[in-house]
Amino acid sequence: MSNPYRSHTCNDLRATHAGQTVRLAGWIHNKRDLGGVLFIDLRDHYGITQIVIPPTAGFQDTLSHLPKETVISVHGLVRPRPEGTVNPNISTGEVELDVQGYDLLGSCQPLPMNVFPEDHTPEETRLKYRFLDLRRTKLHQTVMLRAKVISSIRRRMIELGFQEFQTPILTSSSPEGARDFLVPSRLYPGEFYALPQAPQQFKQLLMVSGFDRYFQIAPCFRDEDGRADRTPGEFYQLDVEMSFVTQDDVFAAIEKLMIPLFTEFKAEWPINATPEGAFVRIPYKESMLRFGTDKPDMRIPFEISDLTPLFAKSEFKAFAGKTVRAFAVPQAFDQPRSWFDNLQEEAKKLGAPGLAYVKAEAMLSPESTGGYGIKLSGPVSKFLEKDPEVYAGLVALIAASTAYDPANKLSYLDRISPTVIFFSADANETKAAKVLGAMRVKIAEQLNLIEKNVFKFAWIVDYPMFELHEETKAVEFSHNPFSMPQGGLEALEKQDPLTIYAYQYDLVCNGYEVASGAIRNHRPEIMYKAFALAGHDQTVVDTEFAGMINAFKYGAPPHGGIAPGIDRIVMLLADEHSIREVIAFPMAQNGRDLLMNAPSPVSEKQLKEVHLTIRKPVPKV
RNA sequence: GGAGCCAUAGCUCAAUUGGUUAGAGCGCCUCCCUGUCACGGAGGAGGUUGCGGGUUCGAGCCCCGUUGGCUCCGCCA
Repeated sequence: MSNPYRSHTCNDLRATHAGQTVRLAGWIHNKRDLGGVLFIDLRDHYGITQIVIPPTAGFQDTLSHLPKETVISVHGLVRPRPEGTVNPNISTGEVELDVQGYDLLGSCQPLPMNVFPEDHTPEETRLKYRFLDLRRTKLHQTVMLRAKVISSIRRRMIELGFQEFQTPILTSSSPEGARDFLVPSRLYPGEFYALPQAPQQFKQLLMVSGFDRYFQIAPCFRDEDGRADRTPGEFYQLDVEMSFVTQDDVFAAIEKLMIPLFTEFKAEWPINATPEGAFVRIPYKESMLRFGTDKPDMRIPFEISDLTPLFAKSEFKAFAGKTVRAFAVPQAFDQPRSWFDNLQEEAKKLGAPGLAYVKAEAMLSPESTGGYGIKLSGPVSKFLEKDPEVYAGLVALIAASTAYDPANKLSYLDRISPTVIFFSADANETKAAKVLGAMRVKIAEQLNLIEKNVFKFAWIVDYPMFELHEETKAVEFSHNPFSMPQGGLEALEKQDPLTIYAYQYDLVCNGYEVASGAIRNHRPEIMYKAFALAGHDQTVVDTEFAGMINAFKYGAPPHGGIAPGIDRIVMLLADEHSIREVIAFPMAQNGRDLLMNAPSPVSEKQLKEVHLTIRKPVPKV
């Protein structure tokens, strides 16, 4: 009846247990052999207990030679630690176990990495021996945090009136979006299932079926390459869909989830929500201008300004007639030349011709305008000084970017602190914006200007419904083809497609896209029209989205939803910068599982069963 | 598909411009030590410098290729 391995966990014993005979089981965390007495820290999931093996015990020498991470079970007498030897760092530190006997439950070979102490270890080793890495306190607790976050999300979603559903894992390939993972069919030679990129169509069908409020912690599969914040292959979404809602209703529901959730796990980090509990909303176009990205990190204290009009007729050929964006960073003023050179290289890697900058500081200029002015220096300063209009524009930018209190009657000169203005110019507006957006983050990281211990959320709204294909110049969907265009059918019929916005939105936090969603297009006639504008006729919709468009013809409610990324939420709450730190068994960046050796070849028999022959790529000569 | 960075003992790192026998800490092994908790002390084993080629009197260091990992671009409706 009693458990053969343990009567208590390694976090149970307190002074009140003194005198009891107990049994503990766990890993040998650390050993201290003092010659006479032997101390072993025994560790399990719950904690650490010090066990003591006296010299009189016949097995002391054997235990002393068991390597770290051996699994043992010990029994003995709980006793208070002698005066002055209490360890306040562990919760069981008032007591120790006087061991009377032990069982060896799992022996341990020489370790490829230390579990304790938690030395820095290359990620390759950590991924290959993930089961050891997961024993270490840091990762063990992150994985526990993830478990608690998911549990909290489930509880909160149910409290908010949502129901959890399952949807198929083996489904059909969808022509839009990322590359699919395919699963060959045994019963239907030459046909394939696809793993879902998201349960998108299923959750919409659940709304058509009248279920009203759906959620699921859903695995999503996309055959795309990894990044620091994106796993290759698979990830988890909190998939959400609601009927009879507007965009505002979806926002309100998610705000009611996210703010309490983030507060539960990081109470000490402020969240930039209104007193009513709403996140700021930023239109997509505005975000691209102010931050050069649609996932702005608003912890960075400087923003981008548009200087295009200033240079419209400039003689400075590098800027003239192009989209010119700029930001000022006072903290960069004292950086060495090599630092600026390095930034140039970074900008070039992003496809920019370079990164123009000019140093600016206040000066007394008795000769010219009114006794003060801005002195410019640096590689392009002479081009910028020449044009009075450009010069005035830069002065305005500097004044605006320099922190000062307007009520304080400081002189103009005092308000201007030395600063550096960085420029990006490109004939392509998007490219000019994106390059400077990337440099904004890079510079803020390098100069340590990103505000710490804070969550800055924003809704990015009003995504364009359509955009021009870069090469063909054809109109195509810019995001989700299932989104409802703002203005409905009338907008599609009368407006220039490129001016139509979609009810499509992202939630961003600290520079990460944490959720993406839309109010869906549930009206077949609007769907056909939207696809027609993107160059697809009705048969394309009817064949490729047959299940959904068909359902919409039998009474579909207006509906919309969103899908927050679970991995990224945990990443933010764990204050980690690599998504692999919040996943128990992540793949390496190249999509390989170093622990399980996936992907791996399969037998000829297995291939035959699913009617496949392998066509290997021809090696390059 | 492309670019950059990294690879030295089981692990973390060192090794001046290319120059003697490639070092240290942790871990491991042996021994000493009865109150430690990152215990302490003495000694020892452990290396084809990821792999293949090249330059050189001489390569851990320079060059080319390759493998693996990371970061980024493309990709991510």
